Amino acid sequence: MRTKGADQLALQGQALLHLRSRRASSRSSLAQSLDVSPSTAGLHVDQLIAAGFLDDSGRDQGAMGRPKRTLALRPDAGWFAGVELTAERVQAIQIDFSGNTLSKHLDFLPSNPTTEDAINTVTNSIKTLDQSNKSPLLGIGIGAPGLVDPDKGIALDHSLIQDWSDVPIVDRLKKQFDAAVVLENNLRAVAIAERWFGAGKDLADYVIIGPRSGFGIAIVQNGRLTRGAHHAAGEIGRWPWPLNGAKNNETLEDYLSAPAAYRRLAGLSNRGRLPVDLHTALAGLADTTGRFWNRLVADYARVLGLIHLMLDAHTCYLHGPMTALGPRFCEDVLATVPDAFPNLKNNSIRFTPSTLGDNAGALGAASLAMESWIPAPI
Amino acid sequence: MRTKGADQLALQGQALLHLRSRRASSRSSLAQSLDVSPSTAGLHVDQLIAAGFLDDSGRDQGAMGRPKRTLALRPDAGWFAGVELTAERVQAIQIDFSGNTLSKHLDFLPSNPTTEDAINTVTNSIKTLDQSNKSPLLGIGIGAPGLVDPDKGIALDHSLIQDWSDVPIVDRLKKQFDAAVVLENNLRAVAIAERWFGAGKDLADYVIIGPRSGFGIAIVQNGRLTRGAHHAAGEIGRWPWPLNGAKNNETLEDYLSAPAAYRRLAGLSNRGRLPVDLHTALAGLADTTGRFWNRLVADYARVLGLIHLMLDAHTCYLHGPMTALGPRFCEDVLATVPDAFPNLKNNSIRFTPSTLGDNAGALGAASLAMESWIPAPI
DNA sequence: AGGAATTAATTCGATTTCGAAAAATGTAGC
DNA sequence: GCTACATTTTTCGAAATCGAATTAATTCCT
Repeated sequence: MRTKGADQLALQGQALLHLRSRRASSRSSLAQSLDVSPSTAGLHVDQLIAAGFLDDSGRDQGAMGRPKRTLALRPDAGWFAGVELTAERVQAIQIDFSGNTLSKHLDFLPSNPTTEDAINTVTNSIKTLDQSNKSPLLGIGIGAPGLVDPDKGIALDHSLIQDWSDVPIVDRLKKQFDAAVVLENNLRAVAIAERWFGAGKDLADYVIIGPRSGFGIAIVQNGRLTRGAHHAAGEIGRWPWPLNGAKNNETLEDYLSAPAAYRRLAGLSNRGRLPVDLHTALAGLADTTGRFWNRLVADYARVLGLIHLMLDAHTCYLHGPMTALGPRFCEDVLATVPDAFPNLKNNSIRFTPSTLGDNAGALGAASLAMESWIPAPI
Repeated sequence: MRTKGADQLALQGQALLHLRSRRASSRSSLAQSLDVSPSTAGLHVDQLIAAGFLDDSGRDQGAMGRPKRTLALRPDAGWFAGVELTAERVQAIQIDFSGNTLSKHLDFLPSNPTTEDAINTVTNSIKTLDQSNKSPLLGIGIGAPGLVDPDKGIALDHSLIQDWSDVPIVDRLKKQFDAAVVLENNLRAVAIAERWFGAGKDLADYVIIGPRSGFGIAIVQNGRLTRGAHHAAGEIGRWPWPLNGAKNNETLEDYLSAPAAYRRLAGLSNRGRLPVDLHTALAGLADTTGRFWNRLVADYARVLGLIHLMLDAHTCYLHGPMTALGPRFCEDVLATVPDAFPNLKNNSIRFTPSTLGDNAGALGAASLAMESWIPAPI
């Protein structure tokens, strides 16, 4: 056969993406979803089966009529690597062709890490994932902290890794691995994980609130990530705090980041010593009541209300260590919103801890690799 | 010829849109821009010429080679109506097929208007525009205040017009006119006007700040309007103000709307009498200096900084009566941003009065009609 | 003036997609 | 078992698009 055109391959990629998200699908329902004729859908499905990506052995008998030949992705067709890099650690995940998690890997960076430390650890973690699999590596997704330029594949800036500035991380990894490499900001990668594996599956407009050592949000509007003109959308951790009359250049993340929240709940000072495992430490404070808890909740309620009025998201998902505080935290925050926003009907606001765990960033990075992959020309 | 398929007509519509935005274009450059082959582009251009929408008589000789046959829209092929409705008045504009303004019309609503008042005035204003033209009316765009559902063509809610709730304004107008009707929120229509006729021509990420009797922003990200999950994105006029510790449920629009700004600059109380022509009155205060001016500027700077960190827009455009304060207002606001955001490099923020005048809403509504129009099947 | 170089537009056979009809594969009722 | 019906899948001629080659229109160079 002649080499196939780019359009056809993109269509086949779309078909595979659709099959990953929907339970059971057939040639006819695929045709409807992708807005192509039944004949075209059938043709491409046959090609994907011949290429080993799909299996149509399943049957789905509806109420009447000829049963569907249900299409299933063949998990062994290949796998994707997802890596989330932060200044502290590297989390890697391996998902198979149908999106199931195969294995995970966790590595820690040395304190005050250099750019080479970071890249080497990322490289090694992918190699570790590779050892456990026979099928081919199809793509690598990287979630990196700070500002990133996904189009150019360059990590632009992050203060907590030495010399982490204009790092051409995609090119560096392409030299090491025979696979496509995609890059995204780690919190925005979480937003993609929420789309594929979380509760935000069918949402077009949602927000990820991801307090960690800093405080940022990832915004999805019209089903697409909002990046902004300089890749810096969602950097509200740099809002002054309190919003009117901040002292000493203090910002929102000095009050609402995960370490700050821990110190406030534990009654420690700004310089108070942090526990090694912030997640567990916060979990220990989950059932707190009293002044400290209420003040933190009130601050979060204020931010949530401001975000809601600005963006009108369907749901805001809380991610990261703060989820250790349990669902009560989000419930209390929601209940407190009307205190600061009296004229706001809070029944349209949703704020809930993500059901995805600590791997959301790595999982999202892998999802991005999965999203951007298309079959190779024959 | 057989009736043409929807895809072809959409492609021809896209071609016309592209020709409206670019100066001179040829079959070959159109093929590149629309990502189709030269032969397909040529075919459709020929059809559009035959249908009377295009003219290829122009020539454009480059440095070398065969000269381009430049394509120009035929202004007489039809026209679009754009209407901006507010609780006070109805502004209508007529643009020809190539996007040039042909005529304008202004009508005032009675005080405390009803929904029927509003719809009748809109209808009459379009009929008035119609009288001055021989070519066919191709589409109508409506910019309506408050929440609107563009997909269903329903104006959902606005407090300043009696019974303005779930108004099926698109259906109402379709019964009166033989043309397609599109609906959008009026401030979001302004954002579209900025794309077609303003400085934001090539921007994918920008924000319209439109203080009027209320205070809202229109957000464009990835080249698309951000509407939110309930059509309520950008409603930051309902932010409490001051942001921490607002008294008496006061909101941002109580301080930063156009009437509020006038009162503050003029040293009047919250109930101070408003001038009939707010625009002119504000223009008279343009060269003010002193405490009142500085406080207003500081408040705007705070809002601008918060928007900037959240959305990372390339540019924020000021629209509406506040532009009467002149470019100095925006300049002063920009210069004041670092006072509240010390760690923010203000060289990446842009804030400038729109070059579009008072008709921006109507012009944007007409642009929306223009954007959504496609040739009729043959 | 004439030929080489350059860019635009068109031609035409091959490829891809469409769309309606036909075939396939089941259930429901008698 | 047989017929009617419902639904999915495949078939096949028509329509649309592509892509490489050809033709067209101009400038540059000698």
